[in-house]
Amino acid sequence: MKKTTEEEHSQCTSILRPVRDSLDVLNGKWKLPIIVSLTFGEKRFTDITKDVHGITDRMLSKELRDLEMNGLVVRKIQDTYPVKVTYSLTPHSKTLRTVIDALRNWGLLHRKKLNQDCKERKVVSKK
Amino acid sequence: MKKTTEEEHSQCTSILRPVRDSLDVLNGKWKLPIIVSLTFGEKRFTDITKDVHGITDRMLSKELRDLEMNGLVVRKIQDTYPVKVTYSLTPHSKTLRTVIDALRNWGLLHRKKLNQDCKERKVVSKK
DNA sequence: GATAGTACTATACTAAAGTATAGTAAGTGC
DNA sequence: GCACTTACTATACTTTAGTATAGTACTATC
Repeated sequence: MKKTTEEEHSQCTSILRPVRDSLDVLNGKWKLPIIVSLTFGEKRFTDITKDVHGITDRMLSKELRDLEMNGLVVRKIQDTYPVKVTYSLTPHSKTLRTVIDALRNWGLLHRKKLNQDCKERKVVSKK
Repeated sequence: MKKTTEEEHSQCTSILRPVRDSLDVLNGKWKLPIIVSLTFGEKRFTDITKDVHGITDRMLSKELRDLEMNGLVVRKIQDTYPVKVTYSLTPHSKTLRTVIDALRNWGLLHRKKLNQDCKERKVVSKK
C-alpha cells in the first residue's frame, strides 16, 4: 500500500470540512424528513406530524425551532381567528433538493442491495 | 392555503421512505467522514484518525464495525509481521459519491450564506 | 533497555437525542 | 355544556452518541 501523501490528506480535508458543516446543520433523525415534508408547500404543525411518521410533538416543536434558527424554515402566524401557524421552506433550504435527491436514490439502491444479498444467502443455504 | 391532498401525501412518503433508509445507515457525526477518508484508497486505523479530526479511537472502532456490518467497509488483515490491518470501501459504498458531493456542495453554499448574513447584519448595525 | 508506533479494548462518564404521557389555552361544531 | 381540534409546552424518562483516559500485546528502532 502506498503511503498517504500530504497532498491527498489536504484534498481529503477540503471535502471533509464542508461535509461536516452540512452534517452539523442536518444531523439527527428528523430534520431532513421535516424538510422533505415542507417541499410540498407550507404546512401546519399537525400536517407535518402526519407526513413524518413516528415523530412526537415535542421533537417536531424542537426541530422546527432549530431549523428556524438556522434559516431553513420560516414560521408564519396568520392572525385570523383562530390563529393559524404555518411553516415553509426558505429559498436557502430549497437548495437542499440535490442532497435529498441523492439520499433518496441511494436509499433505493441500498434497499435493492439488501434484498439481493438476502436472496443470495438463501441460495447458498439451500446447497 | 390549499389542503394537503391524498396524492401529495403519498408522493411525500415515496420520497421519505428511501431518505429515512439512508439516514438509518449513515446517521451520526462520523460515518460519512470516515467514508470520505476511505474514498482516497484503503487506509489503516491511525491514517483514518489523522483525516477525521477529533474522532476518538473508541468511536472509530465502533463506527468501522457498524459500517462493516452494513456492507460499506471491508476489513483486511495482512498476516505480515507485524500484522497490518487495512480498511477500504466496497463497490456499494462507492455509490455514496453523489450523496457526499451533494453534502459537500451544500456545505459550501451554507457557509457562504452564513457569511453573507453576517455582513448584512453588520451593515444594519452601523446605521 | 527505553521509547515509540500499531490496532485496538475497557471502563467510566457526560451530553444529546429521542420517547411517553399529560396538560393547556384558545376556538369550533353540535 | 361536551367533545374535538390546533399548536403547542412540561415533566420525566430511556437510549444512543460521543468523550476522556488508560491499558494491552505486539513489534520496531535507537
